[in-house]
Amino acid sequence: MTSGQVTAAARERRTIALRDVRRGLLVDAAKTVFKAVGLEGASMRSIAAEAGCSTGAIYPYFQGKEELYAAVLTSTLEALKSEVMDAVSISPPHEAAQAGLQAFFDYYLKNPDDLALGLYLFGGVHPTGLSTKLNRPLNKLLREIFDLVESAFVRAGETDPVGQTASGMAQATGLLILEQTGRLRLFKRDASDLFAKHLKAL
Amino acid sequence: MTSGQVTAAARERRTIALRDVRRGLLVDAAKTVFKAVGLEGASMRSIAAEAGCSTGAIYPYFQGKEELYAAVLTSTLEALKSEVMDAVSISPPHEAAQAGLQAFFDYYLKNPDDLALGLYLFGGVHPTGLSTKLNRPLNKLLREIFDLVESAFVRAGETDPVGQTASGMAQATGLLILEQTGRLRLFKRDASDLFAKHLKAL
Amino acid sequence: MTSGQVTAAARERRTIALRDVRRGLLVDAAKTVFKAVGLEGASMRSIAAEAGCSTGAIYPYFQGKEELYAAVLTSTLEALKSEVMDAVSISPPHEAAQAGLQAFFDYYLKNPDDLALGLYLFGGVHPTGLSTKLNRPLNKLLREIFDLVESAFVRAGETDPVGQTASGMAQATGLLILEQTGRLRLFKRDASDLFAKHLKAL
Amino acid sequence: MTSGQVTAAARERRTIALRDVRRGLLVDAAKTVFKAVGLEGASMRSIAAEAGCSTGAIYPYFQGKEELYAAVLTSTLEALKSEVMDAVSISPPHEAAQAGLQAFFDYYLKNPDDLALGLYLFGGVHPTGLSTKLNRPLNKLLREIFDLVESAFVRAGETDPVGQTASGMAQATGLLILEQTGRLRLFKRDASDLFAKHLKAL
DNA sequence: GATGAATGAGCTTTCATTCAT
DNA sequence: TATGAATGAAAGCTCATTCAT
Repeated sequence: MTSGQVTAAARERRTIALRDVRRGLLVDAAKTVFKAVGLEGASMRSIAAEAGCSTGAIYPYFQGKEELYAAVLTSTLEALKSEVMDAVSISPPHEAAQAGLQAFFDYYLKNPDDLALGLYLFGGVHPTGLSTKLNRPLNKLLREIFDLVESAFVRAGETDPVGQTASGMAQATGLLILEQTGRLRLFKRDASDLFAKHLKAL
Repeated sequence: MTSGQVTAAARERRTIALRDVRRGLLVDAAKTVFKAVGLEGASMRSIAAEAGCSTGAIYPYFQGKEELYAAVLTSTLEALKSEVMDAVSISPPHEAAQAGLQAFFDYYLKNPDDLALGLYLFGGVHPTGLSTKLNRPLNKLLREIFDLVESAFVRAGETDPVGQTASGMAQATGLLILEQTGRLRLFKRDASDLFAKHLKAL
Repeated sequence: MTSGQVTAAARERRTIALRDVRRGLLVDAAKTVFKAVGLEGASMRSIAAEAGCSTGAIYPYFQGKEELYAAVLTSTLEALKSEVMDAVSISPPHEAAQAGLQAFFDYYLKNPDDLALGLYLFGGVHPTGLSTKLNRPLNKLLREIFDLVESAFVRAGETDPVGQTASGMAQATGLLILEQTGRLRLFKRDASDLFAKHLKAL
Repeated sequence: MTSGQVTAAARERRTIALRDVRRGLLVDAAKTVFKAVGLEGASMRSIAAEAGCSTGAIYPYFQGKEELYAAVLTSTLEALKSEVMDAVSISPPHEAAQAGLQAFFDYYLKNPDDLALGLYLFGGVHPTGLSTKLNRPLNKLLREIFDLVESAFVRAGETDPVGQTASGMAQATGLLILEQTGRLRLFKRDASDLFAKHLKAL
């Protein structure tokens, strides 16, 4: 039976939980707006509107637009990681690595905006100061995703697991970009088919 | 012997030549600024400053920022095409295709900003109206570059020349992007080595 | 006795009241500037300066210059309507209509810039899209002013109340414009005298 | 028989004639553009384009936009004067004045843009310095037009010829403006009918 | 914490006009 | 005189961010 007292600890837990919920709502809103109009096209006002709050209400949760962008990216990478994790665990051992790469490819095929979003880091302006602090956790997350595939290759006894992983990721990334920029149409080829070929050749 | 008369035709030639020079100067200035601060970060003011003229002086030559961007992109693609053309022509027949792919890869390795620049088409917002008109000639140019490699594969008797070209381009693109976004460092692998491996496996 | 609580409703009332005050200040500032330098000569910057705020501060209240202009016009038409209303109500029945027309004439005689302002609708370019939306409420207001005079003519048993009203308004408008453009000086005649004559002849 | 010599006088005549032709072409072009997009909407570039010459080529003939505008106005007033002159001369004496007023009304009914153009003087910005110099010859021309009607009234033995003329012009102007601003539609009345009534009542 | 008004610098673009050719 | 490139100031408007309430 509880004491009926609200302990300080309980209150803090509640506060933190609420914070996380509100942060999550903002990240979702930002993701929606970023996907719709791009990183530079998204104004804090429009993100706030999407989230159903005022502009000023964003700043207690995020220092600014860039931090919001980092949070969005983190969220998409976590979704990606979860899919890759499923893929490499469920499959029979020697096919796990391929399934992992396929999961990586499929995720971005289904969520093309997520890839575009991820590349702002690359194509966009580089106010390097902030971006570095922002980049570290993203790289960590990505490293974890790569590791999932890499260790599958290791378990499968592959001679160059690192190279195979890197090469597969590169092929996926390249195909997806060519596809989404409409360059692959120049070949009248399908990204999925070409990626399947790549995997078979491994 | 000349008559000493300035003919109308001569004057027009001079005018056109001057126009082209000035256009070229503006394209160079824009390229510099775009590379330094990105497409959205570049202001017409800063491009004008780089070119040593006033903002208003840009508009007789380019309708706006997007047209300037298209001109920059065209110029880099033409440089790329020229390098690929050299590669596929000089090499002995059965190695020409590989040399073409290598030239493609090397160009962007040496000019990393050019790749970033090309991907704004992808990452940015797409005010599709203008972008379509802008995209067509760029696609044509790119198609010509792809063709150079493709026909080398054809001459070499390759069974799937289109697929080989697409796959090679994708691998190059993917590796370069992973490299330039610092993702490849996570593998402690070198883009050039990985690309060499890909070519060898063809 | 009040509870000392600030209710949500009370706060909202206050917010709305403040909004209206600020809107009003902006309309006044805009009217001042429009009268001084004309519609096209007035810059948002100068209006903001007159209102004692920054340019950006205007936009939460008015979508742009045209909306600001519409608000100014509405405000002058409301002032005009109020004067005409007084005139037609106070006078003895059979003179009410004439008093209404006289009030119309006098208003613009005393506020010549208001007439000029109203005619931008006529002389300027018509980016009809917005202007239509802007025009409707203005026409409604004007129609109400006309109605005041018209029904006075009806009450007075006039045979052609609509024609009399239209004719009187046209005479007033024409005289005021000729006066204000300095064309009436060519006749060495006074607008007021001529209008008095017109009324007498009714 | 001519001497075959080109005399200095003849050459000068030719030069002046050419000048006038070119001036006339520019005035026509300006009128077209002013009517299409308004005074402020018309750029010197667009006027030059309409006239088939370069921007710089306007300035030897006109000091600037305002002078060009004055020339356009002069040209329309001359056309108006010519029509009024025809009207007052052809008609039988006692109807001449009314015909003159009718001609004034009809001219602007057929050329609504000309009225709008004339009112920029009124509604527009007033850089009074230049406008005064510009205004004098226009007033002179207008005075001549008024005189045509006025003397017809005199010849007809009218007791107040000046007042009748002024009143008729005012009625015409007022009706035309109410018509063209769409205000007359509020009365569901036709400008022509109302003006006919006014003339009959004279 | 939330609000939303305010800032003020920033943007792209247009303009009348000048002037070397 | 004609050209048309260039100027440079201005325009309307938007933005991320701050801050009094």
